[in-house]
Amino acid sequence: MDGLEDNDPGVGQRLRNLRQMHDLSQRELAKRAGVSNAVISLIEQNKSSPSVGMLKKVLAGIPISLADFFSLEQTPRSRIFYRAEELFEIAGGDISYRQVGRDLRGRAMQVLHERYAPGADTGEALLRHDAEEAGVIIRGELEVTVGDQRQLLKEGEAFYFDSRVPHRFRNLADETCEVITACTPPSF
Amino acid sequence: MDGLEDNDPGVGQRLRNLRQMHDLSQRELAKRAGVSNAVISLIEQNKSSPSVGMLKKVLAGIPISLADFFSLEQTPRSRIFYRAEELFEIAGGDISYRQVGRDLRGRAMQVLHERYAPGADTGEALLRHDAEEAGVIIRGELEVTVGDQRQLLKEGEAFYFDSRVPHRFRNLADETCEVITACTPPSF
DNA sequence: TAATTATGTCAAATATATTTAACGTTTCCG
DNA sequence: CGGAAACGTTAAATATATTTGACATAATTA
Repeated sequence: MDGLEDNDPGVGQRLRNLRQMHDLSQRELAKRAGVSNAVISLIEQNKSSPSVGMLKKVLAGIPISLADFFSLEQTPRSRIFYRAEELFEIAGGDISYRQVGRDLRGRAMQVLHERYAPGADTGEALLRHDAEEAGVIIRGELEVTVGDQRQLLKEGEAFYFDSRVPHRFRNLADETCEVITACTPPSF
Repeated sequence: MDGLEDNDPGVGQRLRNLRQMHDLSQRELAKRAGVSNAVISLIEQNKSSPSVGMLKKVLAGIPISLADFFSLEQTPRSRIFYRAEELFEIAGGDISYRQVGRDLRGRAMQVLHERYAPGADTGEALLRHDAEEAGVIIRGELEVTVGDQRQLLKEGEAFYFDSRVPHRFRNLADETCEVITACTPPSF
């Protein structure tokens, strides 16, 4: 049998890209990783499907974690949905922020009960402010983009990030999404 | 050589956990994945380090992506997104604190998904710590006492107070109460 | 109880990954 | 211009992953 048929064709390319980004030759990387140089050549050509043990060793030489490595291939799961929803994008609005407390002066934190109507979008122009931000989805689902990471979060799931990294929220579903968020210090 | 020395010892356990979570036998999963049952047994015992091609096949039977699978082991610091079951459970008993992120070092804020069982009580001895605290009730109702003020809060209602003031939480109803809380700086 | 079916494990056979050692090419100094 | 030294690739040898087919045990059914 071949054994390569079910192989992720991107593994090799991603490894090669990563390696070159880090200005490493196959042999250099191999030495750092403590493996033979041939295996890197073969992996990059998709001529072998490395064991996770081997891949982990190799990535440690870069270094990058398995999770981060595979996150690079994370396909924007449902581009089909995006297209459909992006038609409504112009509206942009339809986000209600219900803030805990009327006056934030002197407060260290801002807590909001947010509602994203179907299609709601904080906008392409990604937000940035000097703070930390976290939230828990309590109903529906919300697409959260932070830097180059994007994730569709559902009820019970959560996020926490540095607000200085550009970010964006979108409700791609056709159910209103509710989120409890906290931000420190308050952003507006 | 062994070849297992550099193996992630968690791969097997994670696979076994996932499989059992989804109520699948080794053979059932094997059939769905289109692989032999033995390989699953061996992987779960860490007696073999699967190739990524093989692991991908196996995970497709669950199904879960490679990225998500390896995200389960990702170190907390770099995490942005959390699945519901990944929230870090801090205390059992009739109050459960499920924290967004495992390691708070370097973080300005602590966000929790809390569950108060019927009758749950943080205790007469009122809590005090040097911080600010806020929350939103998302299910059930909760009696919140802050200083000499007491209030029964219901779904959608919220609180915000200075944690230096003694405070206490009790669930007087016979339904579990869920609250999303945020605290800055983290209190434990 | 006895027969049946499902479970997880393992040994031997087979397929594949990985290493070793070589090759042709390019780059960079002498 | 030579000739090291580094590059990426590959064939054959070796180690390991994966399959096949069987075993023992536990749960289920007649």
